[in-house]
Amino acid sequence: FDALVQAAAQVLVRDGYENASVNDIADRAGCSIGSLYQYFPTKEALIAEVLRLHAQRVIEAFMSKMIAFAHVPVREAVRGVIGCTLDAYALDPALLKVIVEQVPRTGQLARSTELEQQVAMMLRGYLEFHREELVIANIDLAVKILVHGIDGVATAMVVEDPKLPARNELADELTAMVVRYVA
Amino acid sequence: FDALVQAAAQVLVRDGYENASVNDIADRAGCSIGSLYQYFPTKEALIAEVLRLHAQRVIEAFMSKMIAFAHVPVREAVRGVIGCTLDAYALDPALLKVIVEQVPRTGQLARSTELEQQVAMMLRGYLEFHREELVIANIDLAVKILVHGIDGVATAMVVEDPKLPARNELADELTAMVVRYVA
Amino acid sequence: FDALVQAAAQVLVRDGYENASVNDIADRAGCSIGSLYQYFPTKEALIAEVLRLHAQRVIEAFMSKMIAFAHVPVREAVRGVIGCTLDAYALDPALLKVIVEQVPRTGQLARSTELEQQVAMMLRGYLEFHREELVIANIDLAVKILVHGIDGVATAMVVEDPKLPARNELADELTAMVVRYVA
Amino acid sequence: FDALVQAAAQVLVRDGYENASVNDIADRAGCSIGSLYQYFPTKEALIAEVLRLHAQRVIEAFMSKMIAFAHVPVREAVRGVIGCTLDAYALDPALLKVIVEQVPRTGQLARSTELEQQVAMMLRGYLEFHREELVIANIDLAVKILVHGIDGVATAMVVEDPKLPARNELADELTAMVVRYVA
DNA sequence: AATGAATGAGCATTCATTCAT
DNA sequence: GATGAATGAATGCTCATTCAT
Repeated sequence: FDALVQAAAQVLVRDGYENASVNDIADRAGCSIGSLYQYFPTKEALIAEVLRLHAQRVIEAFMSKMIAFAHVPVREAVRGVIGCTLDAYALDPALLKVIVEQVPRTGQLARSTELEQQVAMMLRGYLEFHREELVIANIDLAVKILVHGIDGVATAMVVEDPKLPARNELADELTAMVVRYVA
Repeated sequence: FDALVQAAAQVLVRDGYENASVNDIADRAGCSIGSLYQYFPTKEALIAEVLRLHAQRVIEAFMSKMIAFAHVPVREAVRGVIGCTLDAYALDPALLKVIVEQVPRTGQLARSTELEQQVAMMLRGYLEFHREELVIANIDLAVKILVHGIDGVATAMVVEDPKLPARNELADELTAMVVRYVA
Repeated sequence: FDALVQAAAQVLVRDGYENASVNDIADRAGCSIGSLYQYFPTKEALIAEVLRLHAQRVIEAFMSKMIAFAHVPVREAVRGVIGCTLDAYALDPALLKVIVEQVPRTGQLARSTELEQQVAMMLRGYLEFHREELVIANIDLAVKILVHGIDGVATAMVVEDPKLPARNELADELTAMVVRYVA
Repeated sequence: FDALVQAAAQVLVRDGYENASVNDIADRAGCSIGSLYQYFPTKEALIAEVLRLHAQRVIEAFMSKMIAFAHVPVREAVRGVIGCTLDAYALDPALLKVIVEQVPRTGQLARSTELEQQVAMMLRGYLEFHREELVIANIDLAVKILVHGIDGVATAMVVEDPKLPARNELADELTAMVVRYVA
């Protein structure tokens, strides 16, 4: 039930993870606690769905703009991907903040690495394709560094200020770093 | 007192944040629950002390090797600082993992930014001092990118594999990125 | 719901205020502690309901016999009212004893003055209506003296011996005092 | 240790019975909790001593003015005794209020009936001595009524307003009631 | 005699989950 | 399918009391 997932996300943002109770979520979704348990076996499963949906949206937002950069000069491609990343992370900053700061990454809530993996695969493909023009020795390691490095920066920035004020400047600077690194 | 903080850290690692109860912690520390509450007003305060102590150790481990790199070629300095960072993050990987993955960053447990801030200050000083030789436009932004980027990579690596296998290779690669970025 | 209030009253009488635990009350009411907290937000609120119900019963017992004495010679009226008072106080002597002796009159448990106030109003009305025949100078003061005086005597008697043995003799003597005082 | 009893009384007044802890009392008395337990076996015994001392002071204040009324016209004697009673009850109104409203009358804290008994004895003696002039049928009952009635009024008045404003008027009115009753 | 850290039984309260209706 | 009252294990925390120093 989408209403439940939506309500769960709202309550999560409003009350934080520890204070978000399934009763509150059911109330806000306008259904009974019994109904909630017909759609989700446990609270964890419900929250996991919130995380999954958020991750999916981020991935979709990211992927939808991705195709364009396949055959484009490196600098432009990098700049494009980084811009996409920042925009995707800023999709629902309040929810991202709660997820990052409060939701325990255990059990079903273990951090989804789907985005990282997909991006990593794309990135590896890209780097391998342009291997000749680039100066990267260990491609796997470079991929990890880029993925986690950019994730670290983007997450910190969005959590620090959800409106992501200097978005373009940040993208430019990140682009500079990446381009100098790989090119 | 220290026994309690130590026991809290152990129970945190063993049982995770949500399953760590004050009674378990007191048991493991070999003292009564009453004694625990003579030293810490709340469970949150105790866990906060665990975090504080861990942060302090990381900072100390980091800072103790820092002085050496003040007047040294850029590449060596960067390599040194990054090596220090990785070692500091790998001081207590299991605890770092629990803290990162499970401890909610709310109230007294809000993430300590002390390390980030100190490193940021040092870094800004260093960059400003070598401004002539470097190609950084916006120093503040570069500092943020470097601090959060390296934190993101280091945290992800330690959490992924506590033994940090490719430590030297990783440091080399990170060094390459940073040096090419700033120099 | 009523079962909980009833159980609370019983446990109160059986164990005293300080030893009455909400778990015992829930047990005795034949329901779980969780259910108790669905009806009462705190232990205090539950005990307050016990007090409220007892006060209500006393007031009802008192009031139900009151109408008869409006237009009756003073002696008979006084005798009637005092008899009612003693009977009302003796409704649940064991509970009255616990309430008087053990329940702290703080917060939500602050002594209900409803009975005193209602009786005081009635009494003042009666005295003012018969002002000509009576010898009272300060009616307000007389009302206070009568209300608190009779309350003091009735409470002490019921607490001393719940069966209130010399009930009629006591009523007669109190009547004598009151009649001589006001008439 | 008088300091302890005094401190207990102060903490009782300041924090109420339920919030008064032995540690607070020891602190305020300027001694350790260990020393407190060298003078009093339990908290209950300490509070009991506070009650005993307060009762003793009330009795002393009452008795010290009592001798004068032995051979004096009834009205004057009654007026004198009632005045003494009101003054005695108003000795430490704040403490009286806490004792009446919050201290449970169980175990060692069971209400001291010493004052009541002494006054009752004196009163019975007086009434029996003047039996000829009086109109009391059942002296024992009259004594109870007078003692508990006046106690009820005096307690209520002091608790209601510790400064006992209309003290003289109240004494006059109570005197009127008693004199008309017995004479 | 004095200390106060240590004790731990016991309490009120929460909340994810169940199941009879 | 939907309901929501009922459940009860589990928790953080208090405070009178003890006893080694």
